[in-house]
Amino acid sequence: MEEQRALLDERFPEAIEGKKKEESKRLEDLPGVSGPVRMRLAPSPSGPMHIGQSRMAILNDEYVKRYGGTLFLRIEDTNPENIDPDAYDMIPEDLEWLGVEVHETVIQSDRFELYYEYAAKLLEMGHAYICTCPADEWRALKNKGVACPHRDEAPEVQIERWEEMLGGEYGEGEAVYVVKTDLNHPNPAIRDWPAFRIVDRPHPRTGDRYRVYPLMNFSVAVDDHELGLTHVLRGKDHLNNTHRQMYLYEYFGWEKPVYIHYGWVRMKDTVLKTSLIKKGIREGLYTGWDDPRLGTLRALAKRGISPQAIRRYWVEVGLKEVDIEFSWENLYAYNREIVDPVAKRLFFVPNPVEVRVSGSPEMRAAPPLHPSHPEWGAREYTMPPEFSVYVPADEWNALNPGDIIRLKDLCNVRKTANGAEYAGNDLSVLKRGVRIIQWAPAESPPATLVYPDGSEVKGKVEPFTRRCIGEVVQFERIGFARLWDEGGIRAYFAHR
RNA sequence: GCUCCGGUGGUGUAGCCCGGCCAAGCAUUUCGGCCUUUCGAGCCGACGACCCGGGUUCAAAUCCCGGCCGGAGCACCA
Repeated sequence: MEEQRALLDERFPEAIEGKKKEESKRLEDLPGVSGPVRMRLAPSPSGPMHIGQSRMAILNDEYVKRYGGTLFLRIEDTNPENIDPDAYDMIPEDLEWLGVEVHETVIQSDRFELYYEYAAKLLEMGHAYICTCPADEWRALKNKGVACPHRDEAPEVQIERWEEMLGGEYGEGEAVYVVKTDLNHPNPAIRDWPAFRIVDRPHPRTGDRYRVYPLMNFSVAVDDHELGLTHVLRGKDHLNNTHRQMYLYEYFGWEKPVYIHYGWVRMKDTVLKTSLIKKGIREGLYTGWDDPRLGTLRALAKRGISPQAIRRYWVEVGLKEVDIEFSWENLYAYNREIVDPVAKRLFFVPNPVEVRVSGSPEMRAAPPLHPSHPEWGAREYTMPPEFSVYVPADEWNALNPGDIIRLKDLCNVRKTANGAEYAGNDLSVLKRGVRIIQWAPAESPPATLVYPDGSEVKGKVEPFTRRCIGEVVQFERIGFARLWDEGGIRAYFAHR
C-alpha cells in the first residue's frame, strides 16, 4: 500500500492534491486562537483505536497542523481495572498509521505525585474533603443537597485523613477524596464529585506502588492545565465533566482552555466496544483485533481502507454538537476516490467452474493492469489451443447452450452441451448485448474473499495476483480488496 | 424524574451569531443518459431537506415564545 502511495505521489501528484483542494471542505476555524495552539488526545489504554476514536485524533491533528503548536498524546491509565498493557504500543501505532503527528506523549500513571500535590493544596484551601461514609449514603445525601459529616471538618483534619489514605490506613471503598462544588447546584451531576479513590488491584505500569488513584475529572483538569492546553476537543458526553472541572480552574485560578464538545456518532452494525471485542477474541469469535467484522483501525487497514479516506470523512463531518449517524457509504466513497487510481485490476472468479473451450487457436491475453494507465502494462497469459478456464459458476450456468459470452480481454465463447467452443474475437458482439465476464487460467491459484460481515467466498484468482500481496486491488466487477498471504491468498473486501 | 444540549434531503455538511443576494449551496447515495472489452472510474442530467405551531417584520432556515422529537449526563469508569 505504501508503495502504491509513493507511486501515486510520484506520478500523479495532482491526483491527490488537486482533488483534495477542489472537493474537500475546510474545517471550521477554531475560536480563540492567538498564536500556536496546544491540544491533546486522551485515550485510555484499553485496546487499539477504533474508527470512532479516530475522529478526535484526526480533528486535533488537523487543527494543530493548521495553526501550528503542540499535540500531546496523553494516555489516561488511572483506572487499573481497565488497562490492556498492549494498548500502550497499539495506540501510537494506530496514530502513526492515521498520519497523526504527536509531538509529546505523557502517561498519567507517571504523574501520581503531581496529582497528590494538587490534592493536598486543595485540601489546605478548604475546597475538598476526605469522606469515609459508605458510598451510597454519601450519594444519597448529596442528591438531597445535604453535606455529609466529613464535608465541613477543618482542613487540618482533612490533611491528616489524606495522609492516612495515602499511607494505607483505609481499604478499598473506605475513604474517598471529594472536591467541593455547590451542594445546591440544580444539576446533581455537578455537585461535589469524587476525585481520588482507593484501588488495591496492581497497576500494569506502577504495580502496587500507589493505591490512591485520581479519578478522571481531577487528573484531566490538572494535566490540561499543566500542559498549557489552549483548546480541548471532547465528546459531549463530557459536558458535565467540563462543568465539574471548571471548579478546579476557579479554585486554583487557572486560565481556562477553550472547550468544544462534539456530538455522538452512532454506528450501526459495527462492534466498537473494546470489552466486547476482547471477549470475542478470547472466545474465538473474532480472529483478532483486525478481524474484518470489527471497527478497529487495524481491521479497516486490513481491508484496504486508507487513512486519508478516514481523515477526509471526519473533516467533512466536522465538530457539530449534534449526534450523527456514521455512514460507511460515505467513507467508502472517499476511499474509492483514493484507491481507484492506484489499484491494479485483477480477476477473481467466485465459485468457479472449469470450462473447456474447444476449437481455439493459441492466444495471448493481456488485460491491462489499469484501464486509465496503459503504461503500467498488463498481466499476460498465453492460452494454449483448447484451453480451460475458470469462470463464475452462477453466470455460466445461467447461459443456455448456444449463448455467447465474452471472456474479458481474451475472446468470445459459445456455450455447448458440455463445455464451450471458441466463438471468435469480434468485439462488436458487445453491441448486441453479449456480456463480459472475468476468468482465470487453468493454473490459477485458489483464493478466499472475506467480506466485512465475516462471510467468505472461495474462488480462483489469476496468477498475477501472487505478485500483489499487500496491495489494494480491484477485482473487476466485484470491488476493491486488500490481498494477504495467510497460508493461501486471502482478500479482504473493502467496498465496491 | 432532574440538569444540559441539539433538530437543514437517505447520509454528512454550508447558511443561522450580523433576517432579504436561500424559490437553500456542496459531498455522498439512488435513478437515468453518454463513454468504456469491469456492474469501477470519468462526463452529463434528475429526484430529494429548512421538526411543528404561533409571534415579530415589508421580509425568517435565520430573531422570540410554546410544543414535539432526538441525545448526553446524573459512577469511588473514561
